[in-house]
Amino acid sequence: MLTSSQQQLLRVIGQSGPSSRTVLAASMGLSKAAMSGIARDLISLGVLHETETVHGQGRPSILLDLHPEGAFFVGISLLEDPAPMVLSDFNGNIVARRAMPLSRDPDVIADLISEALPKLLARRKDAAQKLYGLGVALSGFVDEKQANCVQSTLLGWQDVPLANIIRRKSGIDTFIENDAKAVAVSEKLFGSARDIRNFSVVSFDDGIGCAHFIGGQLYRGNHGGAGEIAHCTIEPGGSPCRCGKRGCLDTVASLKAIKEMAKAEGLSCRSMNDLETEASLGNAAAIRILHRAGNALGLAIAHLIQFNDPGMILITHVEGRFDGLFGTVMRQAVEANVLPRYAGQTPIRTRRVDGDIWARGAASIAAHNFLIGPTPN
Amino acid sequence: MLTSSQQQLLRVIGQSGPSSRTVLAASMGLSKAAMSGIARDLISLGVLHETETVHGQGRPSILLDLHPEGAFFVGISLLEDPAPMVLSDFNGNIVARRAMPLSRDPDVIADLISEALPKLLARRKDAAQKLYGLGVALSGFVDEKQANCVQSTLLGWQDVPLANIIRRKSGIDTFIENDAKAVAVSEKLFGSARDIRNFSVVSFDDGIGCAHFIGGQLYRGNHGGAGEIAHCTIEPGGSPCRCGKRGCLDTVASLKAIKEMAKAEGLSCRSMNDLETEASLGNAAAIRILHRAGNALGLAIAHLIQFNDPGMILITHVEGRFDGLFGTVMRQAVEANVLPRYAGQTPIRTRRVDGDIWARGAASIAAHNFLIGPTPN
DNA sequence: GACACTAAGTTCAGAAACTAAACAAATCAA
DNA sequence: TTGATTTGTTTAGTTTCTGAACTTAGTGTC
Repeated sequence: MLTSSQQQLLRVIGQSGPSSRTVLAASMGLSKAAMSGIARDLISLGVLHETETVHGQGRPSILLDLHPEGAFFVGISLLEDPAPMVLSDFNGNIVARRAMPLSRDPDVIADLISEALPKLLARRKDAAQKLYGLGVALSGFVDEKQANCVQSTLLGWQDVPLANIIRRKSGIDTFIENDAKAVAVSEKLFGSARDIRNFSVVSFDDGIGCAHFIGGQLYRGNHGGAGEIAHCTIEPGGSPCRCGKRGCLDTVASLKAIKEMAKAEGLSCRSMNDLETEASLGNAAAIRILHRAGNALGLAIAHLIQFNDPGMILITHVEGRFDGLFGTVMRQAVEANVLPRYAGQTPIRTRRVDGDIWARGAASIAAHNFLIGPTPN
Repeated sequence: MLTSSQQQLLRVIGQSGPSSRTVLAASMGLSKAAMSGIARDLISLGVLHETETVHGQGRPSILLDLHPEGAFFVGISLLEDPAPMVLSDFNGNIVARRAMPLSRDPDVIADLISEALPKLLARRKDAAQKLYGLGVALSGFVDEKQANCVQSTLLGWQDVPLANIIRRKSGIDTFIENDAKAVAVSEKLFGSARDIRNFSVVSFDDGIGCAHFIGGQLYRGNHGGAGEIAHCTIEPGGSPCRCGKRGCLDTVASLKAIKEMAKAEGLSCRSMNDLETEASLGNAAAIRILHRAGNALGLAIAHLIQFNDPGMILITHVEGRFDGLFGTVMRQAVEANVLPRYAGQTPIRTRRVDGDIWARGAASIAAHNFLIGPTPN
């Protein structure tokens, strides 16, 4: 295990990117002497390496960065069948990829992982020695130790100690996490939120997920439920939701809800793309659906801004569309429902991501535990 | 200034109450030897003292606690005229009280404080020597250094470096904070939220304020705006608000709004008490108003729970009432609008507080900076 | 090209903070 | 009275960090 200073250094580099020893020393509140020693140790461990030399006045500075091949992590997504499985390096790059069948039995999952691991690692023999962790992303609630699945409707689980089961069978340090929270961690470590201390990620998909980073750390909430915006009441007295109440954001603005509303209106749209096209051609039903959905998502995001004042909101989506009517209405609804003083002050970025997003997020959970240690909420 | 270990010790005692050296050592992850030394230093500084001896098996343990007279803080509220001014000991008890005229000129405020200080301290000569900080609570936005007032509608300010002005004229370490955030800090340090890491305080008054503690720390938000639930849209398309948009929580559920709605309905109610009495006698207008307001506040709190999953919500009020129709409807609305799985999982406490609440909160801001240091958001 | 100037990074002695282990102290239980 | 038990202190040694001097590798100027 690394010392706390070493972890802190990795975290700072992870957040601010490649930096010189002098800069790092200053930003960690340490002397140059202490920095020198800590960097030396991490370089000889193969975790850090010297990259560019930057010329200014005086002796040039040498930037230190995480060594891409200094540590490897495995990430598995239990959101799809077959379940994607990736091998990620220290920069979040995917260096190998496989899939394994999905099961609902935790022991079977652990066995399948143990079988698949050697094949995943086969091409990268160095990775096997530097494999420092395994992460699993799933739909459901996870406890604060990132070890037990408290509840998962999708998998039909209740209090399943999945991490320990996998750890025992595979021999690798394992952590599990909720899907949206895993994506947020991945954006914090490797994505566009690296240098932002407070932000929220909204994952727009068949369901709507959300997770918060606060003070540079993932905030899980007291029952692991922080960020569950899908079931906030956005249309009081609206349509019934599978959760048991009415008017949840999920019933109006999720991709699944949008598709179902389109079907109910007799539209033959297979994708959001089709629906946007219909709307742009003037189809009233399509326009109505997209308007209602965009408005609902915008209102929820406005609440998020009013309640938490994040530095950024990042919306990730695989097959959504934010450049049409839906996105426009959503942005307008946000601006119309935050304090006028704050309108336009919170950047809202949308990002199209590939299907690896969940497995990549899972891997970043393992990397996060290696880099920073467990989250203390 | 105290070392980080000393600060950590004070913080732990502040959170868990009086404890023995051995227990403290364990909970801070230090050896008994280190603990012994740190405690010795703080006792000789007069900040800690030995209280009870607890007998079990083996040598009895001696509990350490903050010395009530080990440090004193001044708190001033700029929310009322005259402005209340209190002297608080290390346990949050108010040991002296004065008032000073309110001004909108920062320099005048600093002069008034400097003049009033000796009189406040006159009766407690020991306090003058152990006065470690001064806090100011105001309505408006404050920067993350708790030094500058970014904006205050009530005071008509824009970027006023109030803390430094007061510090220069009075010679005392000064910090300013938003009113609701100051109350939250006071509840965390001295009130009913001492041992809760994640909670939100809602202050119900003429306006509605709110502040979050996350991970044991005050979360200020990226622009200092975290917790501004008063202006979240709770009735889309509802009544215009002074902020410029429509349907804000503030227009429906604040004490001021409730009184105004009562007046508009021709009711001669002077207080919430009167209105609740009217409602209990069957007055339809009173019932309608309280229902609407309770429902709105409940929905906002439900959103808060869905978004942030806090461990407690504490509603403070000076002249509100939560034991009648308003409170009942509010609680019902909360339960009806959170995920059924979470219903009843988040304790909602209401607490009637005295008029000292803001000045006490201001003093606790100073105590917080002494105990824990600046908040790093 | 020689020289001063600048800033990065290293070295080393010493300070500060912590640990481990032995020990002294204070009580209970038999 | 004796042993068990647990708290808190002492002491010696380790780890981690700082301060100051120093080396290194450049740039700018004459």
